[in-house]
Amino acid sequence: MSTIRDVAKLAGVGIGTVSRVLSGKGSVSPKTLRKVNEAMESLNFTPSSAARSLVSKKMNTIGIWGTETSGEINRRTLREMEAELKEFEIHLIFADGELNSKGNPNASRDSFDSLINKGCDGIIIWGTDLPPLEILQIENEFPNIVLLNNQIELIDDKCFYFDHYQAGYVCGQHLIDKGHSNIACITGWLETDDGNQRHQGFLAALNDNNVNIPEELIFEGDYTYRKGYEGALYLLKQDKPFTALFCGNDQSAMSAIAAITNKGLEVPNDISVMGYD
Amino acid sequence: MSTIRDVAKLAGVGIGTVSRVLSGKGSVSPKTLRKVNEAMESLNFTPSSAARSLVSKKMNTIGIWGTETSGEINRRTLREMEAELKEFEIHLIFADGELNSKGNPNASRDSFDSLINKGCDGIIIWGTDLPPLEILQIENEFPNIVLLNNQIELIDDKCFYFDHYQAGYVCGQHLIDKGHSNIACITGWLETDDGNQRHQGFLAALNDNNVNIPEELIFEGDYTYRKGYEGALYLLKQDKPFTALFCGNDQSAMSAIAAITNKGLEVPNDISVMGYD
DNA sequence: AGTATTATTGGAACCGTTTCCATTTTAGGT
DNA sequence: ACCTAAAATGGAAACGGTTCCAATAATACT
Repeated sequence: MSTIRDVAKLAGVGIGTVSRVLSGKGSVSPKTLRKVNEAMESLNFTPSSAARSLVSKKMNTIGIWGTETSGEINRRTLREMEAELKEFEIHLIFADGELNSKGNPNASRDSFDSLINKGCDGIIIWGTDLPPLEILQIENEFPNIVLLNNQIELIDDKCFYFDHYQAGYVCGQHLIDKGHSNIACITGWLETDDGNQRHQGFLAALNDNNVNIPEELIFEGDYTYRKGYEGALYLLKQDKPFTALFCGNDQSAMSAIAAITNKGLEVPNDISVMGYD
Repeated sequence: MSTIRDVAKLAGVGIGTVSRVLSGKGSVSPKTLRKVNEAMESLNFTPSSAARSLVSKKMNTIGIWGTETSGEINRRTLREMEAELKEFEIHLIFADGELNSKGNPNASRDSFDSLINKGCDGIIIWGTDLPPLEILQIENEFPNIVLLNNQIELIDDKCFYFDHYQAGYVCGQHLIDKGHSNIACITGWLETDDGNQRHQGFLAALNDNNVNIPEELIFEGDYTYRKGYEGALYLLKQDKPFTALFCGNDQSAMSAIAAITNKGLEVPNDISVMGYD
């Protein structure tokens, strides 16, 4: 592998000049530029990223910690990250908390630390696998972190997550805007934060529009197909007609549609169904 | 961030000694060892991986190029790689050929080169997205590559792939060993190499055991559920009884079982079904 | 005690860049 | 042709480790 000095020698210039050509900063005469480029070409020169990192104190690397890196949707998110970072010549390095976890209680922390030791310029913590307290502790000694799909009040400016409350609100508002006033609902899994938030947002929209939703038309689901199906049957059995149904996620919306259809009703002619996820 | 010199000064030793402690190579007296460790501890010292890479000429990084990094199975493979490499403190860096491909015909090669420029010690090319000729060309100037799920004769020693022929053979042998002599078959997608190979292997096993399989009991599938179902119905309709059915992949095996069951037969009592994937 | 080994130690040199400044060239103005 | 401002250039120093060797300390042996 050739170095910047080899290039300089071949081109008959100083190393500073080669560096200037490399970075594009500082002035270089056209003639010199050509000579240096030719030399780099013929030597097949590639600058050492290690040497660059050493002096620039930047690794051009971002770590991703988390167990949620599989799955089609997440994979698409990853792709977008890669594409965005590509422009800055920054690469992603993965560490997976689940690895080697057998018998090692600190496995997740260890794999996280491996990213720090590697010298990552920043680290994305994806998901809620790390206890909040541990994250705060980490953030204290290594501030360059960002949370994805996770929310911790104290470092909210470093958290990126879906605003499920707002989403629920928008869904409710949309159904009302479409003219519905008798609306039913199969909630998401209310024991989870996000399930609860989207439900609260939905209710808030109804409330702000003075639309009433009777207890009987609220069915507590849990994100599963099964509960979606059961829920729709339950709602249809109540003595309260409704023209729209909001479901806490897509799975329950799909099975709700199946249930409604099986009962001989048409979607969306008889009942409009909305799912959010 | 503190350096090895800071540690040396605080511990009252030379930098060589600190380096020796760090690497565990060379002799260090117990007393000195303790002093140095304390100094490292109190300074929160972490060796710079950039500096290490510069002198060792190793980045401790392996690149993965390919578009097949999603999907549950592939993700599991990735996990295993990570786990294995963790022991050597080697990390994985991803580059995705599909990125930014709009309008840029060299996108895949560019993303590959970005791994080389990054200084990866080696690169795994996953899948068949890169033309063989291009791979050979790459291998010529950057020999540290390995192909996964891809086979190129000229560099077979760097290729890791399933031996579908052997797999098909083993499947056939197994059915025969279990006492079957009337065997039917729903092939995989014969237009693909691997589909063809597993079929040939299967036939070879029958042939080597002098087991005959009539034309009518070979149904050409294409890996889909649909063809598996159709195929099973077709085979059952023939006037050739069989006690075992080999399917070119799992999907067609599953739907074949469904078809057989729907026809009132029992699996495996009436017919044994085997799938490979 | 005196000498030969072996263990331990310090630090210069080096890895391949970037940064910075002193120096040399070139261009511009009269 | 001469002087000045601007452009172009070369290379020492620094980044933070590892390697290697000479020097010193400790131990063993006669």
